Amino acid sequence: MDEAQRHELADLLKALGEFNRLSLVCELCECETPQNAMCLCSCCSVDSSVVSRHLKVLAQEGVVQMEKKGRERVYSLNRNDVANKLRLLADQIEG
Amino acid sequence: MDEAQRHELADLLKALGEFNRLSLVCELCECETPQNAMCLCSCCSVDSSVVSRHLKVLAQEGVVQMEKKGRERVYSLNRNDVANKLRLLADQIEG
DNA sequence: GACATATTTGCACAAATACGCAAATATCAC
DNA sequence: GTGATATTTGCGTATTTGTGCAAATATGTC
Repeated sequence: MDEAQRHELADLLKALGEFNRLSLVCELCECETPQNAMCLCSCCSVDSSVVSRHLKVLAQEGVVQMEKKGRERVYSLNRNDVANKLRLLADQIEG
Repeated sequence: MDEAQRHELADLLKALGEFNRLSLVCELCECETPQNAMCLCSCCSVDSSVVSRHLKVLAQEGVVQMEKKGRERVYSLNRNDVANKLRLLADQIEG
């Protein structure tokens, strides 16, 4: 793994490595359909602006995908992408 | 996954989600035998005190294991533990 | 248009974090 | 013991980060 890939992976892990963000991801895990921020807000007791920022970070790192839906913006997990990246790291670590 | 487990997992991901720490882990990936801090130091251009602190974080999170060896302390990856935790998260995310 | 709802953004602030340097500590070799 | 090597710790600092609040923006309904 070269330096650029390591940087990218570290950014992904950092995005997942914050409690409220991980809680958002776990919440989205349970959802079959994309959810808006207000709904996701319920899983972590922070201001909606904070949720908005966390979701932005997760979107930047490709963890979640955003879709405009009227006045809402609904988010869904990029399940395969994230899972594959985690498994790739797991494989490399296990050697 | 309950709140305590989420906290623990977030801490692990945070430990892995810093570039220099991830570099240390990747360096240890390549090593068959446990390595001391001086050797690991070469993979990330920071002070040895910084490497020491990073290794301490990784040890606290169970990523690496430390063993005293004379005046050195040698570190090795807890390969299976870390890999399994990452795969568990991957599985949950993939649903 | 007015109003409500959903989300983002600007701002300030406190806490966490990564860092380098120097000193302290530990352990080896002599 | 002295000196060399490996590591940790204390301290100061600059940066990042998570947060809440209020204002701004966007889009729906009436």
